[in-house]
Amino acid sequence: MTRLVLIDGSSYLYRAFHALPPLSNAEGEPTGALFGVVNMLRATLKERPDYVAFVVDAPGKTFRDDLYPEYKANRPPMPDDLRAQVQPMCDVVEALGMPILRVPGVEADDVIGTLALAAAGEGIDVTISTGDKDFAQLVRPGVALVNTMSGTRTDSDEAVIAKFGVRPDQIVDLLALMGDAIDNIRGVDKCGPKTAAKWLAAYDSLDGVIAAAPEIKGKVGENLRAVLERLPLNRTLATIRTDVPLDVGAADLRLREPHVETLRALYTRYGFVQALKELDGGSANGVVPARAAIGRAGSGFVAPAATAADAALDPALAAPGAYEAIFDAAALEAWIARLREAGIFALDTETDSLDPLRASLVGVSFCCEPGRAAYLPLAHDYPGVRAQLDRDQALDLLRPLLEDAAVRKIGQNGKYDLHVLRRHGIDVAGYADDTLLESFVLDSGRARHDMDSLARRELGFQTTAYAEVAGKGAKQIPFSQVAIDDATGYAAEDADVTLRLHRVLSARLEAEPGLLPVYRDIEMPLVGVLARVEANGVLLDGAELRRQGADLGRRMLELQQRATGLAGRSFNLDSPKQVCALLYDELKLPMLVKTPKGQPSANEEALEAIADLHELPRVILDYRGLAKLRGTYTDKLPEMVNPETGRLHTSYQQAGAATGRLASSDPNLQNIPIRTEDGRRIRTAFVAPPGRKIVACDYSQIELRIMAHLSQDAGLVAAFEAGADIHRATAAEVFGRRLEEVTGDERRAAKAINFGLMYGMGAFGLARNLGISRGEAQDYIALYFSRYPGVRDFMERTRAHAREHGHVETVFGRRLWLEYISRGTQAQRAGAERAAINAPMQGTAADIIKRAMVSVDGWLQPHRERALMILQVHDELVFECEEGFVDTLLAEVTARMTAAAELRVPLVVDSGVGDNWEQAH
DNA sequence: TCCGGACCGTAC
DNA sequence: GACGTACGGTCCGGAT
Repeated sequence: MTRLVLIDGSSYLYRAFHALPPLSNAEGEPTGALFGVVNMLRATLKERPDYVAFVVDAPGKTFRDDLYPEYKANRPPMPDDLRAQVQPMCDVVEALGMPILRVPGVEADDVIGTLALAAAGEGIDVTISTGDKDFAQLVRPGVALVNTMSGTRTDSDEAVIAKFGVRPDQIVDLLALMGDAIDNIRGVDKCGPKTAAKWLAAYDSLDGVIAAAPEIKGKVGENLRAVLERLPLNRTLATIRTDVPLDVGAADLRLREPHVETLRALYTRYGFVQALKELDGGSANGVVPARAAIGRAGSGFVAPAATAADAALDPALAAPGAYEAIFDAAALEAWIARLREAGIFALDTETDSLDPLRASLVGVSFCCEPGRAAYLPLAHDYPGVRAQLDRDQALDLLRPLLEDAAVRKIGQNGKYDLHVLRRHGIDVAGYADDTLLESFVLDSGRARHDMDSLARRELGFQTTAYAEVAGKGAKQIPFSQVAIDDATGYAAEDADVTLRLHRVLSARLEAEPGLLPVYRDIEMPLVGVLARVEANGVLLDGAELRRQGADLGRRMLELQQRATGLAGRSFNLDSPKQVCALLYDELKLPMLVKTPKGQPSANEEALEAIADLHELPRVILDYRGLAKLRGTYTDKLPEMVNPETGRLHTSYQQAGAATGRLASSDPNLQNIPIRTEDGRRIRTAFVAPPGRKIVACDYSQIELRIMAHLSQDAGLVAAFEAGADIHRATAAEVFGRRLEEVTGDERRAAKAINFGLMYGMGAFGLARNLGISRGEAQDYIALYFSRYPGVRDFMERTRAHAREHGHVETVFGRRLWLEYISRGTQAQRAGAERAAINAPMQGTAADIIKRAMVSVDGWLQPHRERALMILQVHDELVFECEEGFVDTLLAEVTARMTAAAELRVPLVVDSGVGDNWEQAH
């Protein structure tokens, strides 16, 4: 059958631009979007269409602008980095032999719509290649959609219904209801795809919905009635025209021979290595190379490919292969030999729990060659399951390989797998690369780093979702009950994708001499350290917390009764909404603070502001404080003690915060209270066992010291070199006092300025913080900058650097990308500037303590019977230590923390020792 | 019943 | 709109 492919060029260009990292070639020309589009085109050509058109918008007004002057009025201008890629893109398209269609006065959508229907009418099989959901309205027999970026195909009413919940002919109605922010078309507020589809299911069409509008209930119903009149216009705007006059037809769009030399020149210039290889293999418009297997597993071996498009998008694609399940020792030994021979392989474990400290090993997968991977099932258990290798015996066979540091292992969040394997008796050595951390170091601040996102972004793969094999929600089954065939497809794919991702990401990292040390010298060595800290855990005095919880509960009850009395009725103190209704509507107290969304606020600041006018706000505040402690800490922490170890184990997210800080969760042990007496008491439940002590070491004012280092401000540097109380010194400087004359309030103000500056705070924020007027706050800030001009210059330099490069860096070269530094709303840009100011300081502090952790852990390993590192809280390390070893530990840790960086000012470490964490402060 | 957004509050 | 980085609790409305 004759085939026509219509490519929605603009849609791909934009999507590729935003989906891909801002790659550039050797000359620094931006190539990211181009790379995405070229891959997409190559994939399209492998389908060998007879006719093809690359359709783009022409400049000038269209009928939609006439109908609706505000059409697309909100669209920002094309970013320069994207604009620069338009001409190269057209060059490549031309050279590939594809006709480019650009019709003045007609949008690309309408050109595509018209051509599609005309061709389908002639019996031509039409495929529209686009990332734009609007085209679903054109799906019918003979007209299909593909999205080459995501690898999806929509080719029937059923497919459209599955995706959007409505038939193709209802898509325009759906779009009319939803509106389209990008095109500046306002729909029904609060009506998204789900609500729109629900209404269309009930009333069939937009006209039906309009007719039924009076009876539709709720807020959304009101919103619907508010925009009723414009909905027909929305529908017209959303309708893709299929009848515009064109002087071309399918017959004019025959795919020409590619101009290989031009392509070679273009690919070389832009550094498209895989495309070049393909060119020399002669398959640009030619034969599809055998498809490597990434897809669902069949019966132990892999099922055929999903689509050729996926393959073409995979720059790491190599020979065809298969996914194999291992059932006997001979097969396992053959794989072990292969992995050892390769010297480097990707590894992934499958378990029955997301918590690696509770998970039981269900299987292991390996891959040392793209497209060829194995899954070793060890504990699958369901009726009729095939006999598997004994888990302990299999692990014994694997141990020499996994514990051999000379064989390099690659993982995606390998800390998880290290835990699981350690708990099954294997102490992995040679854990060399982690794709999560590669991505984190390369693209912190602008990309997600989970494997699914990485695979889609870097390889053009849609990975098998966990839910696809194990189900989700109530229907989820443990991985051990997943059929081995399905498990093989999923698990082996994970290893395969990890290997492919590593090849792509490590190449990018190698090309970044500034980033490589962050990855190689800080993040990778830290993986094992964090695994050990997590595994160590901390001993919790559960009885103490339960006592505190009971006490809090009694006090909460009293406060609740007082609140009921004061309010004259009962209400839920935990509900901000009810609190607002009570205070503002019933008691008519003044509403002085609003939430970010403009609603009345019941937060601490708001209640504090009206606490002098009525007794109730204070009671609510007191209740809140206690409820927070009980709900978040005293009652929750004891529940999370691991029954196996009897201790509390947090999980550190190494790619958790964009600045490079760690994040802690399950439970979060980085936000245990300290500021109030009731809160601080919780720390008394973090205890050392008999004969041991808790030792806490923290960096003194590390971020301010880094600010002194980065700004080189003479006054600030001198203050730290003199070992001064920095807030007092600042107060003396700013208020013109001698050190000993500084009052408490002056010091407090100086402290607020010091911290505020590091967060990019302005006069407004400082005023609010100190309860002074905005003018006074502005005066303080001006005074500060006049005394510390180096700080002002540093901040201006940082902003300028961020705007120019799109990122900022730490002392150690860690990079944080700031997506909104030069685009988006004014507020977004301002937010990005504040983040730009803060990130070098917060990030450098994170680098320093990470380096210290690696160093301390290295020293600690031989002494692990006597002392353990058990917590990290951004600028603090906490240890559990035999009493007789405390002095040694303090000396060694302090020395290593102090030596973790050479700054223009000294690093100072404070420490404390006690029976519990509270005492150790 | 589950999920996610809004709001609130804890840490550094 | 106004102070950076996190996690997690409860409430509540809407989807399942």
